[in-house]
Amino acid sequence: MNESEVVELYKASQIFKLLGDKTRLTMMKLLQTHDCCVCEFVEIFKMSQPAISQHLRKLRDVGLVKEERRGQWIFYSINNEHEDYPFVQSILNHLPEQNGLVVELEEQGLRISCN
Amino acid sequence: MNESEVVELYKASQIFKLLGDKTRLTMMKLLQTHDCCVCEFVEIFKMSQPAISQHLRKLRDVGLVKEERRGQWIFYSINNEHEDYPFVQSILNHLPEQNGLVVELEEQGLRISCN
DNA sequence: ACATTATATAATCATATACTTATATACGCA
DNA sequence: TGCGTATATAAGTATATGATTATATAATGT
Repeated sequence: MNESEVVELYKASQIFKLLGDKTRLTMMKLLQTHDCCVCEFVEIFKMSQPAISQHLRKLRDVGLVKEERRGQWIFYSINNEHEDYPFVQSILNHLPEQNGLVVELEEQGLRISCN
Repeated sequence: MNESEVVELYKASQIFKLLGDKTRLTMMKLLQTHDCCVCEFVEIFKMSQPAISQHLRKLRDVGLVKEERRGQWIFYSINNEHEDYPFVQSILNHLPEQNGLVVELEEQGLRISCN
């Protein structure tokens, strides 16, 4: 156990509360390998845009993810400066890849890319 | 990453939902090192007996803990036969020891021991 | 400037959650 | 057998959560 990955118990429970929702947990796993914008998540999860925004806000409020505007889109990514980033990564590493969801998007031509 | 510790995503989110409560998370951490009975948890958490029982039931319903009657008491312990036991352990290992809570109990003479 | 697209936020609502109180069950002991 | 202790469960309640609908804000392209 790397000392930097020891997490105060209450903070851990707050993180687990966030990850205790299948949608948010899948978002985090996806963000591990792909930055995504809101409209991509809307497609992937077949959920309304406000529902997606609200999940992202919860993740952002505790600093697990960060946002960055790119043109018309706002892309979300893992915040690797979060104090418990190593802990969260070590958890996500136990979960199976969800890249199939992104591949589907690409096949539908719905993947957003901008530079 | 040990293959045996890869956990299906929905199941992981269900486990996190359970661990997303400070009381239950602390229970799990304590059980990592000490079997405990309900009345000990009542003392440790300063919560009502039904509240404690209900938290333990949730943990037991998904098989994270098991119970065993010892005389008048029912002791709870980690269920090391749970399919995701290695995953849960690896998570708990990131949390600081909570043994101080048990030591306090012992100092008050409230620790139950029976054989 | 205006229409379109992407996103956030506010208000609302149904359901889930975590507690309380009241009660039932099970064991140990006189 | 009856009493005290330990625990579980049921019912009720307040709050939290996750969705929806409606609306506001911001960027793009004409």
